[in-house]
Amino acid sequence: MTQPAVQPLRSAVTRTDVARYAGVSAAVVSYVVNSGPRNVAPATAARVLEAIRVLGYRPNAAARALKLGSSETFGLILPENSNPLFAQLAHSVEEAADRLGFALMMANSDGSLSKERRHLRNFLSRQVTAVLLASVASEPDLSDVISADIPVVLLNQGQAAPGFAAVGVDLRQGAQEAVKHLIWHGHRNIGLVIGTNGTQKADGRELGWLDALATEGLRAGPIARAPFTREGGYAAGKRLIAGNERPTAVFASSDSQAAGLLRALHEGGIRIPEDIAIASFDGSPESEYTWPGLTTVAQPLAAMAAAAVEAVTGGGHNDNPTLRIFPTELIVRRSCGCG
Amino acid sequence: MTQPAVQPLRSAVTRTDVARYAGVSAAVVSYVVNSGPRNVAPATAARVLEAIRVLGYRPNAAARALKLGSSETFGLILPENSNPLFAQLAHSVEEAADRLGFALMMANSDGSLSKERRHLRNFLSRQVTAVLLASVASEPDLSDVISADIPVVLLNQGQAAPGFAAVGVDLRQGAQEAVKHLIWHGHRNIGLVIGTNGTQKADGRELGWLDALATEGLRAGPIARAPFTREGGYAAGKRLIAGNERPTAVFASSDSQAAGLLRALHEGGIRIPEDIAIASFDGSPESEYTWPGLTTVAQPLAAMAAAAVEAVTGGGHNDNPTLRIFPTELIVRRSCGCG
DNA sequence: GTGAAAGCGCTAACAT
DNA sequence: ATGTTAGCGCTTTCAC
Repeated sequence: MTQPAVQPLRSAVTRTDVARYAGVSAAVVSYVVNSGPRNVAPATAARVLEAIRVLGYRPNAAARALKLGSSETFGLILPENSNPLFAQLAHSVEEAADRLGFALMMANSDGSLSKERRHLRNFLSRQVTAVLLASVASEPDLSDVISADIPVVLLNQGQAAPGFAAVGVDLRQGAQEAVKHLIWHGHRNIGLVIGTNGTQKADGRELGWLDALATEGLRAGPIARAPFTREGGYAAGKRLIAGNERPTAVFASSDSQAAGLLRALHEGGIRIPEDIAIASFDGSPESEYTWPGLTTVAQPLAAMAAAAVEAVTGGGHNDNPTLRIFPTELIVRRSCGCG
Repeated sequence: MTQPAVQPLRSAVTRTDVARYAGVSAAVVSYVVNSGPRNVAPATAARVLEAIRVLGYRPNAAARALKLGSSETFGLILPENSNPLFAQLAHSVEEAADRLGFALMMANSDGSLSKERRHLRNFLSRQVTAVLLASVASEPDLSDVISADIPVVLLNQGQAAPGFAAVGVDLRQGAQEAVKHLIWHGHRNIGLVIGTNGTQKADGRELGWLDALATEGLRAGPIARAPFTREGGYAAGKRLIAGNERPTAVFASSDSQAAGLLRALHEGGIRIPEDIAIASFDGSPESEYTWPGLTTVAQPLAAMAAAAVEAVTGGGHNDNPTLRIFPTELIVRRSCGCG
């Protein structure tokens, strides 16, 4: 620490320093750093590169962002990054963004719409190139975004909000497949643990559950509504086993709920899958490590993240906003009675 | 979409627009927006605020960052954000940052030192105000950071790298407490599942395990070294039960490892805690939802995150870098034989 | 209490 | 192939 006490926080060495050191103009440094838009003689370029190395020059991203009107940063808003599914999604998004040289700003809405909007606004003022939003609401209010004319893509939505790109899976179809599998195991009384999406419209997973039941002429089993969390699933499980027509199988709308459900059943001395079979939704990593392992409808998060990033970088935004629906895959483990 | 095809991405309305609309100078708008450094007449301020509202003005953070030399953004580098512990940590950091009006850039090193350094450099060029680093290595190479003279704080480190602030817990002490608890249950042959930290130096948790054993005059049980993940714990568990002196209790260096261990034991038909008791480290949310619930050494992540952010904002960085060690708390559940 | 203006570091159009 | 230069939107000093 031989430096004077108060040091400007910005990196001391600027493009001008590099230019001087290399004996060229500032523009040439730009050309070299950005590999364009003009090209420079190899020898000159080499001198510049050397200067950059020696001086330890790093371009100032803030200046670049100001000039370009874009920070080459994505803003990711999640309900809750520590939820295993969203954590996985965040990881995939970070990877996809990184591959394109974008940084990722992350914020949690914690299930609050107002927090979501606050973060949205914050991101906009920070000149993020695009916003990736896993909204709390199924039809988020995006007026702020619209006025800023910034690309947005909705993550993990069964359907698009009008005028916006979205990626998601077919919740209904995936759920239906899982429930059909439970029926195939011989179950007639199949309950549902379903998350609350803050909307009047039924969740696709609830619809898929109903579809499967209807197809087989079964009547709906008991429903427990609770948050998409382990805690929610635990509470739902307690209610389900206290009810007077205990189901022999349960479909849970998230792996986290299923983990909570599992705990409730274990505590009640109920055997899985012998007494109650379980299937759930998400295909998060934890589903492989519960006991027993969860039969679950897996979402292809990495592909979805890549598509989201592509939707938002790949040229004309909002011109023809697309809804990309990805196929789910039923992963069969022991909780349903297989194996 | 009636606008021309190519629209500058930046928000159309700038401080100048606001100034014009409010009939004041640009400077006054700044004063109002930042509540300083000069004060303005209430009536004028009201006019400016009104203009801001009507025009939908949002300050351009890139310009601000350029001018100020700071983006009011923290860079957080994690080995792996979808690991439950780090996910929790990220959440706490995001919250703490948000409280101070800072945004959070997040990146994963995926256990790779070179990736860690790449992200570090990237963050620096992006003028982050500070870097919060949960390093892969126990003594990370921070020369880049040093030359940029930017505040850094090491997260989740048992000890500080010389000259840098750090927050962490006393791994050794926490582990010792957990193992003592296992001994108290009557166990004499206590195994260890320990993560690899890419260092010659023994992990504090290994030392704590040894301490507890030594105190009671017990010899070391079998050791299985594996990554700090569920997969790692699973593999370690398989090895442990295949070994010829199977322990009656195991201490795992992370909850994730314990989750994997649990699965391996369940698959082997081994009862927990009757046949093998388990205790682990971290106190992540998942520890409450395994079966049986994990007895674990909890880290106070929220407090640690707040301290990290404080260390990095609270004035003089690097002048007297502090190592803040937080106390752990043994949370007793069923996996150790309690309850 | 308010305004004018310099300049943060960079990009790219326009000179040469 | 390289140099010159005008801003990007903002903060803040200095004048009034």
